[in-house]
Amino acid sequence: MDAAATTTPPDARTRILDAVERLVVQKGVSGLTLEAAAREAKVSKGGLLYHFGSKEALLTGVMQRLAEMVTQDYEAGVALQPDGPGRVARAMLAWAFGEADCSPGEDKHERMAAVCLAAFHHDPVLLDPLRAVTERMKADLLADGIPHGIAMTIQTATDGLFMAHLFGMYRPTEADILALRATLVSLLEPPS
Amino acid sequence: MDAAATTTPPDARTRILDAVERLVVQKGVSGLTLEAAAREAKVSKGGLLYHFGSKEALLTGVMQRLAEMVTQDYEAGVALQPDGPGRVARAMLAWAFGEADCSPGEDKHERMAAVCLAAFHHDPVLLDPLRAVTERMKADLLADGIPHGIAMTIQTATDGLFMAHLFGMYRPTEADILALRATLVSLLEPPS
DNA sequence: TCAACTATACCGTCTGGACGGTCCATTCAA
DNA sequence: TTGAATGGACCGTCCAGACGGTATAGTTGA
Repeated sequence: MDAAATTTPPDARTRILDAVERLVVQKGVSGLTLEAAAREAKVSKGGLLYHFGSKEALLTGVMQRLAEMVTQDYEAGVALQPDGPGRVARAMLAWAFGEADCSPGEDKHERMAAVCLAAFHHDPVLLDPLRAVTERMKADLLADGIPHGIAMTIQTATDGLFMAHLFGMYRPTEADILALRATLVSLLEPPS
Repeated sequence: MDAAATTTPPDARTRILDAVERLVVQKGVSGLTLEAAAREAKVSKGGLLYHFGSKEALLTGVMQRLAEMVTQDYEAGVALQPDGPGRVARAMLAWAFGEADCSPGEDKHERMAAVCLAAFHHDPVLLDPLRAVTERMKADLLADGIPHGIAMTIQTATDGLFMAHLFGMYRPTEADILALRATLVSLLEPPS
């Protein structure tokens, strides 16, 4: 099955979805056209439209897969943390700062960002699957046994870090990130 | 001169820029076409192109004006805060949470978000003027006499709050916002 | 002072190209 | 042989930008 997993090319659906992500990362939102996606996926335009009947269906597919991936990452991340108050918060920090054990790697963040922008541009409703995941994470965080304000700080700070990366508004240095992380972690620890 | 300022309609350039913002807020990024902008500004398409030779020039104009506005708001906000460590941080919090004295009002945030998305979609480079402002603000914040990690927390948390609003990923409740604000403020105050 | 000329501001039509989506022909595996 | 999977030509729409025209104000020169 190793052979099946590595040597056989992924099925067309997957190839197309991958192609869309690659395309959006490289060429930006406006670089995503049906023809370009088909070319990138090594499928004809007709072939692509066989699997995804419209551009919207294509983006829906991408977003759905993304939401599933995020959910899995999130659950795996939480499972890695020891039980007790702040478990969810620690998992989110580990994810946001790309810690070794559950880091998604730089490009996963990048793909997420690009795909979200593309979907949002076409129709904000397409973000709904991801919205659902995010809202669940927020609810978990608020029920995490830590003060409300600290939960919100962790949530918004990690979001902000993501946004900085998304738009490249300012480039946090390594030192910036370490300092931020230390502060956020300390918010979870002090026995006061 | 009061009459001149209020009764005479704003010049065409300003009218066009305003129209673009309104359009993007109402119809989304893809609703911004030259024709639509001209219609909204009550100018012919030719007239619009007289003032802004291309769509890119139009977006550049919008972003430049936005960057100037943000700069002014920022400087005014800092001026309102008493001197001493954390001055810039307090100003940023006041701005982000829309405090009475220097609040930009809900729609200014909305216009900013929409315009940024539109510009980013056309060409990420168009965000450069705003990027410059943001980087200056970050530099000021880091030189604000507060711990590095706390400065970064304030920066990213306010950014994250803005992003939540931008994409509507989760809708922070009034209580969420108050708790967040209290926590961020307390980070600036503790005599340790 | 007035006609000729120029500059500025603006208008509306046209076109070339890109893109989403349809349609039908073709291949191939079961 | 049948239907899933794929190919690719084609069409209608939409939009950015080019272009040529118009009107008004200012300038110049005789």
